Amino acid sequence: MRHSPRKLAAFVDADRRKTLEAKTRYDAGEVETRIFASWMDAGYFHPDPEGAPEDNYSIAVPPPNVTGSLHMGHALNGTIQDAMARKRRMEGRRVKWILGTDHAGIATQSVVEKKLRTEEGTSRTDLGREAFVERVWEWRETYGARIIEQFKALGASLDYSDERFTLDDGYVKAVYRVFKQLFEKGYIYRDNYMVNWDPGSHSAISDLEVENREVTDTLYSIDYPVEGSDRVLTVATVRPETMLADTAVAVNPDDARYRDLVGGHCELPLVGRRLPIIADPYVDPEFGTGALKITPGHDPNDFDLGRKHGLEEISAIGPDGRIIDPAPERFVGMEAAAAQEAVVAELRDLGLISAEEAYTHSVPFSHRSGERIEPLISLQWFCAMDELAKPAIDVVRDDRVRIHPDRWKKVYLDWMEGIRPWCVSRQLWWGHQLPVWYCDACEETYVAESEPESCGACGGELRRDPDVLDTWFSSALWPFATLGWPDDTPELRAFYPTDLLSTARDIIYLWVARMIMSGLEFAGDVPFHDVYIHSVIQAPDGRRMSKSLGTGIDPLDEISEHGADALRFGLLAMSSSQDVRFSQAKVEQGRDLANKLWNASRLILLNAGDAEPAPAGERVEDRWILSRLERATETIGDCLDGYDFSHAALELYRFVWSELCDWYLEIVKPRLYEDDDAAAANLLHVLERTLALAHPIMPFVSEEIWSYLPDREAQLVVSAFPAADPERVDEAAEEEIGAAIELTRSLRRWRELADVAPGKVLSGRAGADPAPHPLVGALARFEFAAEGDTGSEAIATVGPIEILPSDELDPDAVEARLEERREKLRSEVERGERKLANDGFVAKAPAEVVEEERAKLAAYRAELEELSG
RNA sequence: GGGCGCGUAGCUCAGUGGGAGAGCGUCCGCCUCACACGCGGAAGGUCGCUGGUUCGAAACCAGCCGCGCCCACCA
Repeated sequence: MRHSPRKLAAFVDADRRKTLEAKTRYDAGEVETRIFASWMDAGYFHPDPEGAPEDNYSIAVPPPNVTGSLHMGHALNGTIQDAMARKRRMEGRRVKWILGTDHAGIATQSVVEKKLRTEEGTSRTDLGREAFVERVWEWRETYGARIIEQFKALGASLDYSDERFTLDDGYVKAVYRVFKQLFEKGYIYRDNYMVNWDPGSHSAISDLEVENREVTDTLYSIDYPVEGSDRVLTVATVRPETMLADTAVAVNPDDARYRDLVGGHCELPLVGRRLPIIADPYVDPEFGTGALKITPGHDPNDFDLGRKHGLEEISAIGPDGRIIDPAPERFVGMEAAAAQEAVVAELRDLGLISAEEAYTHSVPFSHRSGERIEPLISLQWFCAMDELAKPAIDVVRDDRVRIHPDRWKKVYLDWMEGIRPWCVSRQLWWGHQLPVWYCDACEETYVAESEPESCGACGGELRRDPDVLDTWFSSALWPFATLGWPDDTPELRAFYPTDLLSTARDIIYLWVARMIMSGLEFAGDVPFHDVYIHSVIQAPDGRRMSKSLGTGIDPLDEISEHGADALRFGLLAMSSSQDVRFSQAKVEQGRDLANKLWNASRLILLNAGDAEPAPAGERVEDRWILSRLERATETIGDCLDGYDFSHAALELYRFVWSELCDWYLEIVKPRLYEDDDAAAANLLHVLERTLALAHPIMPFVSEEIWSYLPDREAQLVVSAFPAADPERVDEAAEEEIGAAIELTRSLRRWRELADVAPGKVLSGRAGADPAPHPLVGALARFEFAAEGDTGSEAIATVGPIEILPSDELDPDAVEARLEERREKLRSEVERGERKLANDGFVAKAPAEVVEEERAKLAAYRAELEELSG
């Protein structure tokens, strides 16, 4: 800096001044670790549990899996929640952002099993249950905290001093209490029912953990001989091996082809079983032959049909995917795929396969293991959902729980209204083992929160159910179990219901819906007032971001390269709709903004002298920036409150970059150099407010700069977020400076087009009315002729300014510039005339619009007149 | 089969009834004493297609085309 420095600012000591002078670039890496440590040391993120919920603010973080590490979705959601938590904290609420992790049953068990297999060549069955679970706990101790450290790198203001885990003692207590109460209400029951069997994890899974994929199979047509006739019923199937468990053939009751056969029987080839021929409207007579083989043991639809018609349920395929006993002995023990080949071969030999064709259809696969689901009948625990769903539907319907964006409300309601029983038992070892004991002697069942001594009925020995609960059963209790429920804790009283749940759309059913149901049933209130469904960040090419596709981008790489503030800004700025592509450019924009703030602050702080921050509207430009700051304050505050994060971020950028730096700093700089205290005070005030506005989005850089400001009572993280105050808008100042900015732009453009050499000053004469603002001269590098100079003829006008002839102007360039302007004016005049000649427009458009159009036309005509004359 | 989202400048996206915008990229000019992660200027778009409503449509309505996602029991 070449201008002579002012006296040392009272609030910047010599060392810090050197830092400011030396660092022309903001160094995020150095700042972020230091600042985060200062927040942690001060304990700002742990609120005492005081007061009523409405005075507090709480968010329960969607608990990451202990297998997890931070991915882009976590980074976005973490940023969103943190922005809200920080804003509310700055508004004076006691903010608790509840931290914890999820044991993630199948996912974690799979990871540890894989580790055992690859590193030790052993398996969970080798170890046995107790030892295996011990190993999973060890694994969790080693790797479970990784993602929490990563949240810190992002700047997340979670309550790190109070971390929960879904398998902690207190949490387990909550899970057992809920299970027992649901059992006692009769909602939880045990039943032999069709389930989605996942051969990969050797467990039943819920409907929601199934994903359908398009698969091309062979569709076999098989002839079943009709008893007492030489006719056959031809049925079609992509899984011929399931015929071994067929117990009927169904046709449509209105199907004339088969009406006479209904009530009769046909013979199941290879097995010899007599199959009743039944009629049901479910059968589509248009599809295939109109005859449908019914396999209640291995097809969900057939299962329903079977129960409806009281058909026999036969299982021919076991949980290990092999053919089992009731099937003919020669098939028993075969893998299903091998059995399929064998069955087809035998049928072919018998001449019973009448057609084979390729058939593409959707097939269920396990979301977790990726293996094809084997539908089979199994003895499992279920939870009836209808009664639980009713109040959960009501609270969303009447907005006691608001879902944003609101289109997800319909998605939620549609699903809830068609809700089906939930299979809650899993044949795993890692999780909450069912609190269920059986007496083998008298077949009594006990559900209890702690293990009963012996059978109350016969005194016999009890055997605990080996299954564990679906991981989502415990997740469903997250907002209150983390606060100490079922005990009546101060935390529960202070922070339940929570305020916000921010999450991804793919777990609206799995998690959000179940939390609402369980919150209402057990904690006596909604679990949260607002649900925000955030964007899904796709890879830059529009594909899914995933490790296996190689399309993943690691948020930690972005943080180490550009800073957490940059990533936070970028993610918020890009997250405008349901799906958005990751934009490296937005992250860089965030990095640039942090740097811009840093450098603007250097300019201000190094030249502010002893000034104290104060909104000193001494000159019109000072009042202008205060007014513009007020607009930004309103917009950013409203956007954040309305969960419109991309506009909040982009508005911050626009205000800081365009208005504060490009215009106000350039305007006020000369005064700053001349030790103008009013200018310095105003700048400090604007800077202070701007940092506070930025803090929820970019907490690190704002906190760092804040530390250089005078008279701070506290760190920014616990200082006030600016409240909007429409009184601070100054329309007159906005108009005056707005006009000066427009004029400056026109002059700069004119210079450029008229080919005025850089560094040369253009000169001209100011018209009297309206007089150009004095600032224009400096901003546009334009020199106004002396008062008395009326001698030369103007060669052009730019607004109220007459350009005078000068050696600096290339005459050809000037003429080209003038002709371009005339051309523009002619088209504008033509457009205005055409519009005003339209009677419909003049008659029906609002008077103001018509008047505006007339005024514009008049102005364009006048300028054209002048330039042509 | 039903539903949702998206289709606007080379790229990523704003813009919900009155003259097409931003960031990045490109081109021109600048190391101007906060910042080259910078400053000034410019070029660049029949707003997916076809109809309709309206004085006026990128925006509202209908239909189509394309991309993505969700739900659904047609063997």
